[in-house]
Amino acid sequence: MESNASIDVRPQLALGESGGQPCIFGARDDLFKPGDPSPGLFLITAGVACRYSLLASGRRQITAFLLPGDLFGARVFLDVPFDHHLRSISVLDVVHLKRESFASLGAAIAPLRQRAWLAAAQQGAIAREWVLNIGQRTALERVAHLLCELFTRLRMGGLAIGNRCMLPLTQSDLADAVALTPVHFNRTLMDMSRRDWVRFRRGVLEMRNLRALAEIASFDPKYLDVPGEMDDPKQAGEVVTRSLWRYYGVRP
Amino acid sequence: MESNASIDVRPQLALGESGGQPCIFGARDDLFKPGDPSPGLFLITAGVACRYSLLASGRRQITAFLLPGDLFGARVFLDVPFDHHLRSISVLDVVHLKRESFASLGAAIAPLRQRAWLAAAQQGAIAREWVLNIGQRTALERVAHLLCELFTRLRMGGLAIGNRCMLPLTQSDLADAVALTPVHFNRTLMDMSRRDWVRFRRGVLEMRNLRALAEIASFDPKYLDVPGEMDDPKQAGEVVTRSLWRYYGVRP
DNA sequence: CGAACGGTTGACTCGACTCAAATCGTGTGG
DNA sequence: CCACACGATTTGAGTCGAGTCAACCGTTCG
Repeated sequence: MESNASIDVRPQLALGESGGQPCIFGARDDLFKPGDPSPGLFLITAGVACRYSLLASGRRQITAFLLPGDLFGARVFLDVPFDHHLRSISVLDVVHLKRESFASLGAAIAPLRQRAWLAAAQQGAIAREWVLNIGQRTALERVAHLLCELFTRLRMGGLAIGNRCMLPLTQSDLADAVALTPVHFNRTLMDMSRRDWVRFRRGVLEMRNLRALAEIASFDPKYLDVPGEMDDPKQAGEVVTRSLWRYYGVRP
Repeated sequence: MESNASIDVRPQLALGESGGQPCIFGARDDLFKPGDPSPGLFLITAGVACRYSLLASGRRQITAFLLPGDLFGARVFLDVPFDHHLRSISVLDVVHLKRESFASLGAAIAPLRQRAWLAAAQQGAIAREWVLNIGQRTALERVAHLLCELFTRLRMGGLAIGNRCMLPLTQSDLADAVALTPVHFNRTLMDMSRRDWVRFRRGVLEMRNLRALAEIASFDPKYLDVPGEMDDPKQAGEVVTRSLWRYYGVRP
């Protein structure tokens, strides 16, 4: 079969070298809403964003969290507008490659396009896992599974320090992702805290008993494995640095 | 931006001309299970398949239905094994393009690869919609939404006749897709039947009040729109013919 | 005929939701 | 510096939608 060797696995570099523009969005800012065309590719370098949909009842479902290292906007290649909202949760640093600049890149967009499909494939796998999670698991299992996923993804990106990571989300955000009310999410989290499995305070997640959490959630990280997702250590370090700087408000 | 004009929008032809092999699977046959590598690309020409996952508790969640015209197996391009089960529900006619034959195709796989990403993108959008559906809607809304989706997808593929379509699924299959127990799914379907909104008997779905169903489910088909998904009428006709022949057991 | 499976219905249970209120933390204006 | 406002979190009490368990019906098929 055809080799994947030609795929550039370092989107940071690829987007930067291809003329991507670093830019910043404020917290809780709707970047796109349904009907908006995608203006290009975005790579998150620091912060957290989400995809969400609203129902007439006013209820919100978050359908994806986008973390540092994640790529979004692949719809630009399909000429299909967004069918959901895309919003920053924390302050968000991205690198933006405008669709207008695609033409001038010529054949050089091929690896970027490939990289975007890869990201879309991983996000599709995560969405299917969320269907399973929300559909079949109890509140305790659901919350444990989400925390395992987020922690694992952040760790894969080099964003965990030991069993802790920055996670600038509110309990309401997390509740909307696992389809629980904030009240019941809190009860569930309290339950897990009392068992000393996790601690989640002021945007810092501490996985105090990852084994127990993964066990109860039947968390199997295989669905997160997409080759080419890992960045090289130097890159990852850069992301960590920027993230910490952003989250703490201090340049370390 | 780069034009999509070079993308082959007729996978039937593309797969056939590229040396795809027509083949048939029996009903309720597991084609792949977690850990299996993808042996290539598949296009469904007749019948229904699904993706599903099992939990230790024995509960099953269907995460996708694959209908005639749908493409699967794009993982072959990622070198990532399946993380879920893929199973035929009815008898399934597919065209299979083996991964071994990719090399000999040279640059000719490019449009196929593109087509596979497109299909994956649509399936990702559907998965996100299912997260919303299962997470936030009541049983009645959920069932209505699923039926609207399936009917719309079949109609887009030319597989509906008026307000009816063949849908060779059991209530248990549908229940596993919307994360309801078969018992409660049945109650819900009975409720909708009594209102004369749908009729679903022996694999035939009749949407007797599509407006009411779409209304209660807040069904908006935009998420199904992916350019290049529509086949030309001749192709669609061929699919219809084969599907009917298969479902009815008669060559019309 | 009888087994097996899908579908239908009833009675009861329970997990998560709703409504409501109290607490905590942080930022802000006086 | 303190008083206050606001958002986020925490807890209590009562309700309800969907699950569970169980029985029964109707077809199909060996």
